[in-house]
Amino acid sequence: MQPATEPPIPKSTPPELSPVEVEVIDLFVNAAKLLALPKSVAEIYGLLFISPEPCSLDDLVTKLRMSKGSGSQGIRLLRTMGAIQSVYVPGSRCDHFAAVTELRKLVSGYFRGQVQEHLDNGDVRLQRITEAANEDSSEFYEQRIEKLEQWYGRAQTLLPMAQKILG
Amino acid sequence: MQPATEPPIPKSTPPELSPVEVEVIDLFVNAAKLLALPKSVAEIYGLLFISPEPCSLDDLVTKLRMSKGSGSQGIRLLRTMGAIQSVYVPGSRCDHFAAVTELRKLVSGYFRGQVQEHLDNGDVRLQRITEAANEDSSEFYEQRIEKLEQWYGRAQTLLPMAQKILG
DNA sequence: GAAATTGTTCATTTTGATTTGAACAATATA
DNA sequence: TATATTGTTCAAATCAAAATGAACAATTTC
Repeated sequence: MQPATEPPIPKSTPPELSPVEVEVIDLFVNAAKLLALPKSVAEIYGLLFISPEPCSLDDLVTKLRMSKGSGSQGIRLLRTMGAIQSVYVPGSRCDHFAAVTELRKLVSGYFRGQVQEHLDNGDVRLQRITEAANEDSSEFYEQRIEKLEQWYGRAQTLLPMAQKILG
Repeated sequence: MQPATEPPIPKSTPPELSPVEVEVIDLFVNAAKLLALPKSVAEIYGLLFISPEPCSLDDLVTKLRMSKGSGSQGIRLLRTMGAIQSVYVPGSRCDHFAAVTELRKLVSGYFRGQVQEHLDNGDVRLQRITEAANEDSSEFYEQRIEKLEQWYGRAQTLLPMAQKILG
């Protein structure tokens, strides 16, 4: 039984996510797996996507029952990827955020944040592989290196094309 | 000092990876991060990619210093994705494998294995979201749902295109 | 049939990424 | 100036995905 000394403290309305919010967030959380992004980031974006009004950091972490630290870091990532933007809310001291929903912006932001770096290293890597193969050269190695260069070229072709289609 | 009872057991040549092998495997391990695939899978594919001769499970796990379990599972995944294929080696009892290097096959295999499922669920998800939104309808929700449908359509357009370009 | 080889499965362990939460800085309010 | 609010940082805890390794089944060789 409850000790009498422990009073029931409802504090304030426990902020439940609505069914729509849950479904939409779930959609983004699943997509995040494919994109190799943290779940918290997907939750934040999902909630913002389906929120008619901009949300503050505090709104987000309260509704999502997430630590302030995760919220802060998630917002930072989403901002650097250009997936959310700050919105001025008159009379409020704290920052508010809204989802960016133009597919082109989302794709190019993700690309810049997560893909670009890997492609940029491509040159350097191919260089290193070529050098290592020179020590110990063979017809076969040359073919494989050519294959890698071919792939690299294809990627360079495809990605700008994707930008166009999505933009 | 060494106890005399412990004899030095060189067993057999400790199989070192050559510099080329290391560089190539490293390339694939890095790419795997982006594709959300396990490191062991990338290691196996990388080694096969740069091996002139087909390798057995035992070859792979020995060279990569990896458990037999990981090797077995990695091979299974790569096979179901169509990224490697069995090769008959006369006189050998065990299976041997070689990397498939046609970009088109690799992409469509990855796609079937890792992406398709998410897209297929798209319909169902959109349905559920729409239903949840009907409980609690608004202009804003309708706009958002339309946006999701738009994205879904774009994905359906882009992906077959990618296949073409890469094939 | 016994022993060796090959490969799979799966309960446990490990690893590395993510999340937490408390300390802190910065700013606004009173 | 003291207090409250807002947001960041980072060491430590947590957690899920991946790797291990031992047990097992299925072959094959002797």
